[in-house]
Amino acid sequence: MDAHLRELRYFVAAAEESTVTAAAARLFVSQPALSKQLRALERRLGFDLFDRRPRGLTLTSQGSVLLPVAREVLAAWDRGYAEARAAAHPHQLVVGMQTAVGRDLQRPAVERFRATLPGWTVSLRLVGWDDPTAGLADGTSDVAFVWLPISTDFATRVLISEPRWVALPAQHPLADRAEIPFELLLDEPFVALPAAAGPLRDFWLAVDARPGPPVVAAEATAADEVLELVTAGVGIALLAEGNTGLYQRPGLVCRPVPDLPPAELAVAWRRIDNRDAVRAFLDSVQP
Amino acid sequence: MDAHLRELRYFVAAAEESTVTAAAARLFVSQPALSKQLRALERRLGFDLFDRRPRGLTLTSQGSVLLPVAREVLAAWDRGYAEARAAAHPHQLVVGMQTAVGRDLQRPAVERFRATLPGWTVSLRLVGWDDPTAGLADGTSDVAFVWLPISTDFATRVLISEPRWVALPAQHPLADRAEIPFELLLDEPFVALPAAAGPLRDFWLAVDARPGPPVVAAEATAADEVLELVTAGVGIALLAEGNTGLYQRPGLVCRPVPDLPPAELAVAWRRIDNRDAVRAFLDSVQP
DNA sequence: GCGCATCCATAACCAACGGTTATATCAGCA
DNA sequence: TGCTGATATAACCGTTGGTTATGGATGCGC
Repeated sequence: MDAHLRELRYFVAAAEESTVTAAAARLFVSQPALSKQLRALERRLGFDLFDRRPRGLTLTSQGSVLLPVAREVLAAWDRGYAEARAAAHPHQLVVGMQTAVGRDLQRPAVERFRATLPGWTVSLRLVGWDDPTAGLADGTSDVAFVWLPISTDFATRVLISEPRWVALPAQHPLADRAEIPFELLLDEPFVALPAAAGPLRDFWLAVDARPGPPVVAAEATAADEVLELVTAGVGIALLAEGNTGLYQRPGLVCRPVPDLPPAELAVAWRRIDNRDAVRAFLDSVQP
Repeated sequence: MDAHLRELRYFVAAAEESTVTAAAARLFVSQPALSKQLRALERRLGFDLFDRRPRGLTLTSQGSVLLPVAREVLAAWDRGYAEARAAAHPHQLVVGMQTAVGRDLQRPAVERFRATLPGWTVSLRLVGWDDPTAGLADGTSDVAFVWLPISTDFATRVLISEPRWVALPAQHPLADRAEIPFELLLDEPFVALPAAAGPLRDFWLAVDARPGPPVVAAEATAADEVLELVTAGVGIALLAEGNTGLYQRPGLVCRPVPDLPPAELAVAWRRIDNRDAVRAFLDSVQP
């Protein structure tokens, strides 16, 4: 009986969340899809993995035997796949970035890294916000500059903490103010990150600072897209102070939102990845 | 990037056979299917696993990194799956059998086993000839009575060595003879085991004793089926001497074929499986 | 004890996948 | 030059994996 590794991820997620619904949300698939997949897996395995109880799932005895196996299989595969990919470009370190980092962090880091490990090259990889790990999760990058929060599968070191600002179309009624308390933005339509961005989406919608759910007017997977939509008047968006200068354009104004907790930019790496090159790069990054 | 475990088996088989065609034959799929699967896997992985050369395949550097990983993943899964299945029926040993063993081997073995391990139960599983390992390969049995030859993944101990006979319809021109040299059967149509039986099919067609390829009139996956077809005059079939008594029926005669090497009945188990219960059962089996 | 909320399963549908057979292509070799 | 042995492509088809919409069972609050 062969399974798809995806099915094993589904199984592990369901076991960890202990409800199908929660696991489906975490995996970004619909609840019926996950339900069907788990049923089909159990049918093909020939035994049940879960007892379905009114308040969620509990593992059967076979399920608890198979769970560590599934974890082991997935870990072995993820590690091996990353290794194989690295074999294509030996002595190359891939640095993932969610947005143009700017702030003169990345340039000196690369310089110091190359001085430390002269045989190595550094490749920069710019990814959309649909991958909040900037390629760390799927192994397409080795280290990454990311905005927090990020999955705890990755280790991080905070580099910069910046106040959050809001980007508005120039003709917006609030555009005249020098700064804008978040309270005034509660009912504004927002341009949000895609659902795949996970907790990061909520962070840039400032969900924690709201009494109710946000109004999402549109979704965008890259910075330019966001600002385009804001300029067009579709919605407004939060951004980090340091990015306000980077993304200036006519018809767009940025204003501080003083009462929101700051955004944190961090360097992140896979917790289990302790290669010298990764360590060397981390040492090269200075706040 | 998630793969199907089946794809990893395909990859390993192709790497071991070093041609797609040979691997496809070993896997019992068509050559284009395997070719497409390997191509698709490479496309999704983002790198090539093989260099295609006129005389077959060679591994790329990434391929050679991934090969041991694939083996490790498959081994971990196979082991874990078997463990989980065993968890459903703790203290139960599943004995696979290709045909009714008879010969009073299995009954005393089970008795001795139950005397040795009183807490255990033994479950007998009869499988068709489309699985020449009688369930050992897919973990649905723990030990098995099988006819040799069998894959070297399994350890075996020969129990009985018996001359091969031939089963003929009663009205067959050769049915009068007391014994029939194989030479006289060379051009006869045979009822064969299915292709999935692998080397065992060849053994019961006595391919080694032929100058050319056999004539296969039909395929059958169980003993009753074979004898039905023989009685109906569709073809003839070889069988072990000890089975001639077991399968007597009107319209069917069995005659020795003196010049064929004997058939060997063995007890087999997974080489890596050294559980006490397995060992105890093996000790209980006496030739 | 009766709605009600919560969670899982099923239905109906659709795109993508994995297999088949038949055929094209390509390198090496007599 | 044409044959052989290998892989890739084409056309086709049943199955799988996803979606949305809906049904059904089980605790819980009032």
